[in-house]
Amino acid sequence: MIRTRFAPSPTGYMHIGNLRTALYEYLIAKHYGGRFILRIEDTDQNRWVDGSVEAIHNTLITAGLRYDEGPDIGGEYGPYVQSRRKDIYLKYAQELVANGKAYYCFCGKECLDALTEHEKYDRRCLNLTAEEIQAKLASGAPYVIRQLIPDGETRFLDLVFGDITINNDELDDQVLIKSDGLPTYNFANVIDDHLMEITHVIRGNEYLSSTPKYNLLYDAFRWKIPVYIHLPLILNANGEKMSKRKGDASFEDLLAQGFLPEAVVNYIALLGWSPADNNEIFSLPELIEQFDETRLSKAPSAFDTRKLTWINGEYIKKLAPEAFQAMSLPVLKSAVKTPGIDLVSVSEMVQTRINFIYEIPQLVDFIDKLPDYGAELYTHKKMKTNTENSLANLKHALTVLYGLNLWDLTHIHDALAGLVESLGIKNGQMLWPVRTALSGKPSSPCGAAELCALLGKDESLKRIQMGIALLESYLM
RNA sequence: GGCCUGUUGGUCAAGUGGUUAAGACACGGCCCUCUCACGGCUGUAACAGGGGUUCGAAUCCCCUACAGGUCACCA
Repeated sequence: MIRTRFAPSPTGYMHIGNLRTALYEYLIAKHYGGRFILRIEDTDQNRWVDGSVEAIHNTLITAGLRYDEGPDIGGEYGPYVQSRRKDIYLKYAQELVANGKAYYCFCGKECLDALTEHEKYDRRCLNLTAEEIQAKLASGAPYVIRQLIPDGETRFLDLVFGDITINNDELDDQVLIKSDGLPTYNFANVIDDHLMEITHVIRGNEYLSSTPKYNLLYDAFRWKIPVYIHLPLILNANGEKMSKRKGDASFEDLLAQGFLPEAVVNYIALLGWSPADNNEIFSLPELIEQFDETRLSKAPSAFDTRKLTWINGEYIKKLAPEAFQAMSLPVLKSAVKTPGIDLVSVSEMVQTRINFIYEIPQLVDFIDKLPDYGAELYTHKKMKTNTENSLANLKHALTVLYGLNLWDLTHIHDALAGLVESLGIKNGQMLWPVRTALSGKPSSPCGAAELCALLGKDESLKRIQMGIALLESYLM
């Protein structure tokens, strides 16, 4: 059974890189029928931000990444918050001390400060006798527990980056238990991953260099080393690491900007991973099915809002009409106050024309109020229209539409088509002026006949008359 | 600075010794069309640089450059 875990610290900000890490952890677990676990790493009390556990929960759920075990839902490997596991870690550190693989260190700030910048700890406390240690412990002197790093080299295999070997000289005797009694991140991480039977450790590339430290710990305990999968970074559009400080968007920010959660998840799945075929639009179940950890890439990738925007548009377009209405109707209701407008059909018109829901109002603003527009709008080279023939054709349209008793799309359409035929003109020469008079805009979400049907007979005729008046005064 | 890692069009990316070096976004053009979109077709554009190895290198090796990560009682 594959078990993966998402282990954020509660610092209050879920950036896109974190979310993608969680996504991949979720996908790998689910692809193989395994379990996805949420664990909060709060061994640094100073960095705790209130409410961040809720924020993490909400983000994961909104993104569709339902975890199987976690702080709020429990599980058989709990607790899932490290501060509540405090007692566990000390015991394991002491076990290492008893085996000669770790030692107490009483060095305070002053003796550590004596070390120059890139110098390793000089192991002076390793020489303490058992009596000296007992005495210091009994006196209540603050201490840490350090792991004694053996000579030699440490080698590990990462599924993405391959075989990596480093010389143990590079490593300091790492602190396992801090003087406040809490474990360091690295130590707690190894203990918990082991105890929670995590099989695949999936995390950001920034942990690649510290992986040997983890393995040295697994070795000291003679525990099975998990499969490592390190993920390349996600950069912002300037090629820099994303951060809140630089104004880069978090998942929540993106949702606030109008991106759909499914679209964001879909997009970030593609940042650092590619499917075997050329498809790019995936639902979460499809991602679960197709995700393959061997197709992860090593190179960092830049977050491209334009592509996300395209994906968002794709999601909007493929929404069933009813699902789209659930989003569009509330917006339309507040954007269109004119009574009697068929908002469901407006919703349909607008669906293929937007990438964001918030773009709807500007597309339909002409319904309530005909915008002020200039006569030059009637001149369109490709439609072969100018102010003169527009005026003439508008007059014809007015007459025919005025006489139309049945005001529905079919009849309006037929009436205008008949007019085009009897006048022997091109479609656009009739339809462009009518469309223009009705919308007052260079573009509209539908054509002339649909606009007539939408606005109703009275309003349509009124707007055509206004167009005629505008052109007459312009040509005078 | 030491160590580790990375580098295919503007962006995401396929590619694992022989390809006309895919595809997507963006951008341009054409078609469809009463506008704008949608849809369809199409164009511009890439193997960081230099040495090897090989009949043959984007793919293997070395050097250089650039970028990132890491060297905490942070995670």
